[in-house]
Amino acid sequence: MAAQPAAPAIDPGCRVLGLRERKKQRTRDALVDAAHTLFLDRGYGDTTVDEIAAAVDVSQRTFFRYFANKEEVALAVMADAEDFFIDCLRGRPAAENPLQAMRAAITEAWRTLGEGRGTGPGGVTAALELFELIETTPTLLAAHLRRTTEQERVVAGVLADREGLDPLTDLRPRLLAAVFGSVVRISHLSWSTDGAGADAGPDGMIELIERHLDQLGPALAGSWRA
Amino acid sequence: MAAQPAAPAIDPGCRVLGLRERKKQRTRDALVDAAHTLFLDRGYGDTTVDEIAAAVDVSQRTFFRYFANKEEVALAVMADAEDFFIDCLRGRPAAENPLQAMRAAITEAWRTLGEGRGTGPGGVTAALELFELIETTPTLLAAHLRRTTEQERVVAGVLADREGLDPLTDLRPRLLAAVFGSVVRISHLSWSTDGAGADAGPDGMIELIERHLDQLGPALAGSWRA
DNA sequence: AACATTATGTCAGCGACTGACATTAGGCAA
DNA sequence: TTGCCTAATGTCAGTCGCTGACATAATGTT
Repeated sequence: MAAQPAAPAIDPGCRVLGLRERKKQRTRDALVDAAHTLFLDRGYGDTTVDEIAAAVDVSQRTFFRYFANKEEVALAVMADAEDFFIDCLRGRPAAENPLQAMRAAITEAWRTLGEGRGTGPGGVTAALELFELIETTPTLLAAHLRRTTEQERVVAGVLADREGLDPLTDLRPRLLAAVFGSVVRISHLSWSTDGAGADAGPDGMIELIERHLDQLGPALAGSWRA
Repeated sequence: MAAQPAAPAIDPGCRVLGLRERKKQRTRDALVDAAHTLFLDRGYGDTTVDEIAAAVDVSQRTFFRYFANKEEVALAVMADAEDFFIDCLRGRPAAENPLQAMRAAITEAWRTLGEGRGTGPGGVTAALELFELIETTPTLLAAHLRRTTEQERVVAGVLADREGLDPLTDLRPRLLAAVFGSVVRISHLSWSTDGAGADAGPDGMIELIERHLDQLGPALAGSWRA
């Protein structure tokens, strides 16, 4: 408890990952990749878990040891991206106010994720296809919204931490998290359905989010007749 | 095609509903009721569709002719309430600005729904139990969020209509609808989890929503340090 | 009373998911 | 290397949500 269990002179942890872990990571990635391809090809509902598993040469049972359900494999990359956003948010300097920090964090996240992998899995073009798939697949949309909502709770916690507030007493953290979540979702929608005059890169996404954030005030203002 | 098919002198439509329709309505209500009871008793996941159908003495196949899936029967009353809210919103005078209209509509909806049926199905106590069930059941929460999101699109359309805007060009209708949806959802959460200092009646719910709406400005404000 | 319509029941089947148990393979020590 | 422990995988059987196809019964109409 006091000290770490005696470690060999050459820390085995320095070998980034054991063969076992690396193999697991590989099959997991392969599953996500195969699923992604199949879903985009013949649609989510018309793709069976057996087919995904077969594509990676793995039993169905193994698939369900990696993913709790069929939706999870489809939303895996989204989930990772959201986790990354939260990391970015945690890293923002305390000097920024809440809204500034959120804005900066999401810009940072999109910029980073967009770097180097414009195409290919996890890339921006793949993201666009994924958004459309989610939006047009009721089951996926439902699961995605749930995930998003869970993340908002985490975000609210981070915000409350930054400001030294009790998230149960003060309503602002949860509210800002939820409102920001809505803005991001609507932006994703605009990005995938109508081009909305934005270019297809991460910069286009960032611009869209900024545009929507800028409209928050006007939308909540008393009258819309300018 | 040009005129309605010749109708008897005494309009048959005046008989509110034929025997057939009444019967259908009764079994539908019975299914919702039985499902509600079973879900609250042994939980959503541990209740099978067969059990619900059996409780109403109907085949499983018939159940699925009334509801597309297991979630739908659980969320039926919520769906009706949301539809009613939209009706209220449509009925608000054009003089009110968008936010005012939304505020007034939801107050009106809760007041009306709360009248007369404090207990019993569709009543306020039942609503509280339902909120908790939804919030603690991942599958239900996902389905509920999806429903809610669909409704937001409708609400945005109504708002755009009121103001004579194109909902594709102007971002404000969708934004306000989404933000309002978030406020309502968070209020529901507060209402069911922590009492949040509100009483259990519809008035308590209304008060909670008002409190959250009042905090929207502060939450979006630059600094939270007052 | 005969007919058209529509709700319901029955049956067979697919696909998502789970628990239990056997088997294999990676990590580690003697 | 050998052998053991543990963790990953495969196999199997079974439950449950859900659907299409067809038969039957109830209802409404002429």
